[in-house]
Amino acid sequence: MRKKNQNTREKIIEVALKIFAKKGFFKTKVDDIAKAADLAKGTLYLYFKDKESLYVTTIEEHFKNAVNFLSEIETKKGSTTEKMTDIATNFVMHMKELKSSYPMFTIESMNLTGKILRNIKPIIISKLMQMTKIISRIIAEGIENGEFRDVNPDVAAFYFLNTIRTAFSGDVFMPDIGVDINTILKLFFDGLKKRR
Amino acid sequence: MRKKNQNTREKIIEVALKIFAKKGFFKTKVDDIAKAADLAKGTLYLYFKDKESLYVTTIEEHFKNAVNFLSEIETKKGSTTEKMTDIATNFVMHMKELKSSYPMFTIESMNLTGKILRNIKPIIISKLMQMTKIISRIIAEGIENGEFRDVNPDVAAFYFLNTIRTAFSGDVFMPDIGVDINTILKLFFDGLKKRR
Amino acid sequence: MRKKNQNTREKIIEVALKIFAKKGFFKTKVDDIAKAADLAKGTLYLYFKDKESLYVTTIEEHFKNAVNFLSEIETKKGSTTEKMTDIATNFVMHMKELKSSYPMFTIESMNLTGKILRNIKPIIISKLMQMTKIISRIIAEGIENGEFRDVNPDVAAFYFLNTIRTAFSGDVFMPDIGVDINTILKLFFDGLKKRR
Amino acid sequence: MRKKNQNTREKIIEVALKIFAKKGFFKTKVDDIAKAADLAKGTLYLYFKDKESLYVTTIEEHFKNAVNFLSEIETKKGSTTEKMTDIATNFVMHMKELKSSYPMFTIESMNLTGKILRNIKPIIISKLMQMTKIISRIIAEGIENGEFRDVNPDVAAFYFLNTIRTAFSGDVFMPDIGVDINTILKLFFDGLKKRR
DNA sequence: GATGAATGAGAATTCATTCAT
DNA sequence: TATGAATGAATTCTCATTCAT
Repeated sequence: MRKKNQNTREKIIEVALKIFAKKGFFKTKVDDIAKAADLAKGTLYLYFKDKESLYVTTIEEHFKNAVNFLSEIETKKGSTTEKMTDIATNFVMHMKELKSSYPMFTIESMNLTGKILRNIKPIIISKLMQMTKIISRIIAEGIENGEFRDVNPDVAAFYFLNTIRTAFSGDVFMPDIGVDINTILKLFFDGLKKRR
Repeated sequence: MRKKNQNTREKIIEVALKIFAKKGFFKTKVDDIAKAADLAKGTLYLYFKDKESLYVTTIEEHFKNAVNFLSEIETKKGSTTEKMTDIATNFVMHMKELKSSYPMFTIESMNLTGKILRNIKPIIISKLMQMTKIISRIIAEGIENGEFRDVNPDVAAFYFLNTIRTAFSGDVFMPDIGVDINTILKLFFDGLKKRR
Repeated sequence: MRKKNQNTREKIIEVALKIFAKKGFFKTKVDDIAKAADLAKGTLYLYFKDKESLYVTTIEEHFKNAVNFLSEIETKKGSTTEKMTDIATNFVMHMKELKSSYPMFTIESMNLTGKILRNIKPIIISKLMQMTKIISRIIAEGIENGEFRDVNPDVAAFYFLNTIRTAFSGDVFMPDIGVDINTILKLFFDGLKKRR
Repeated sequence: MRKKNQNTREKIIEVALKIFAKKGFFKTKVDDIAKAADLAKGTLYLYFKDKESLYVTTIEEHFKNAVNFLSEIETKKGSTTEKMTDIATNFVMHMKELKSSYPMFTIESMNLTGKILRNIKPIIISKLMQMTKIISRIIAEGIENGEFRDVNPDVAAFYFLNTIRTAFSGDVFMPDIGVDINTILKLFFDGLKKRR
């Protein structure tokens, strides 16, 4: 499928990401995407087998970007805490742009039945695992250099991703509470309990 | 609508909750619910105006149960940490039974457009706020009695709910990582950072 | 079917006439009639085989009343013109009460297909014929006594019924034009053309 | 909605007119129209928002034709009586082709409740008013040139339209009586009463 | 490659009718 | 007789997908 006009293909994915993120898989009509991409409906089918396949590609691309970003951060200088703060800030920013925590939320709609999400599940799991693993390495580094306690770095990494999501969804859905990324990160790093 | 045979009504809600939780709003067919409840399709419409209204009722009932449970815990004896552990354990258990973090996840599909979710959003927000507030009082109690640090109890409560969800979704979707509720709770209570 | 509780039966017909007249056959729900008659839906089916049969009975009753009224007028004293004015005035009054020219209008929805109206057609035709015939005799009387021109009395009678309907529908649907029964009757009696 | 293939659109309207006229709004199934137009059901929805909207369009088109025809007649040469006879003859002919006095009859099903006919009512009233007004001008002309008596031309025009309908419905529904357009027109022009 | 009109399977909803109580 | 909960056939409408141009 990676043929034909590469620009058109990218345009479709770009536009599809926004719309899928905003409206979800079912409420998004193929025609919505076609119109937003300034193409005829039929044209999408020259680039993607069907709606589901477009959805999957869209998610894959999005995760690819996230993984790339994480890899970059990993190799940067700075304290581990700084790196993680960087990641969190950046991810929340992206979610706000997209007005959706889209791919992360997707993980939980994954237990949907039907052909569609049966195919997506392994893809998302694998991508999420990649992300988790990079963050896990960062955390392991933090444990080694004495910044962090000696915890299971994989679990902490997964929890970290959900912490980021919490910051986003709190901000968007419960603005009255005053959730923001720094407050949440402080809870993540320092914990709720008083230290003796 | 609260008329006719109350048992039938309850049966429908019970069955609908399971199916909606499993398949989501769109993949769930009215007929699926009817069949599972051993009723004709048309019967559902004697009790609920439409599919959406059944969905909303289902979510409301579910939240009502959650709020009731929290209220019970709030008045129990025991340390604040124990209460919160109780809550987390119980919620994860329920999610596993349902094979879905359903109501919590719903908050994020809320930015869907369309009449349907426009109506649901305020309902969920309000229910989630109720839950947050109860937990917030518990946390405030913990701050007062010196168990917890002096944090914004509302934010901590919201974060706590998401922490619970993390435990569930990690267990279900990324079993290889070894996420479990106790590990996650330890991170929540103690934080990632080393104490000096 | 003329058994069971005669009062209940009559109550149903009375109520059904009003609702059918107002909303037509299709928009009228069996439940509307049941509720208006203060009965359970199922009860109607003890008195009438089905909705259609209730409809037919309703129309028959209505025509029966009309025919009775015409017969009464026929035997009264007075000029033929007076009798006809009486009829017109009375019919328009009834139509306004009912807010519908119901049975007369029905004649034209009669070419509807389907089991329902296949059965009704001959009934209405026959009832309408009865009405036409009575009026025809009145007109024949008028011809004989020199009040009216020597026209086909059947045709004039049928035209007269439609003239009455015109007065009603003009009044109701085009009030700005100023149609009223007397103006229309004058046209009916005197014609449009100038007399030489 | 006036886009896509204009021929298809016209085909649908043409076919829909016939079927709606024959069976009425409720007995007409969308699928009937689709099949008669040799199209798939879904195709109709590319051209019309819903069944009701197709119905309204159909009626509008039909009235438009009638108004056009009247306008043509209005400007023709000839006595006023001739013009009106022309109109009557032509309209009856069309009704017979359609086997329905459809649009005129519609005015009386207008007191139906429900969204559907609420929308149609003003449209029909307005179209019927247009027709009435043209005929009214013709009649006024007849009054001026001494052919007609000095009557309210609007009322006479409305009555004239109903006179035409009478000729049609008498012919179709009560063939035994011997109603025909010329007999009825003679009654309309000369009136029932003997002239002294 | 691109188009967009046409398709038709699939879903929600309605409501006349039945029947156990 | 009377009830009204339950039924399910029938109908409208949607939209992913196809295909002739």
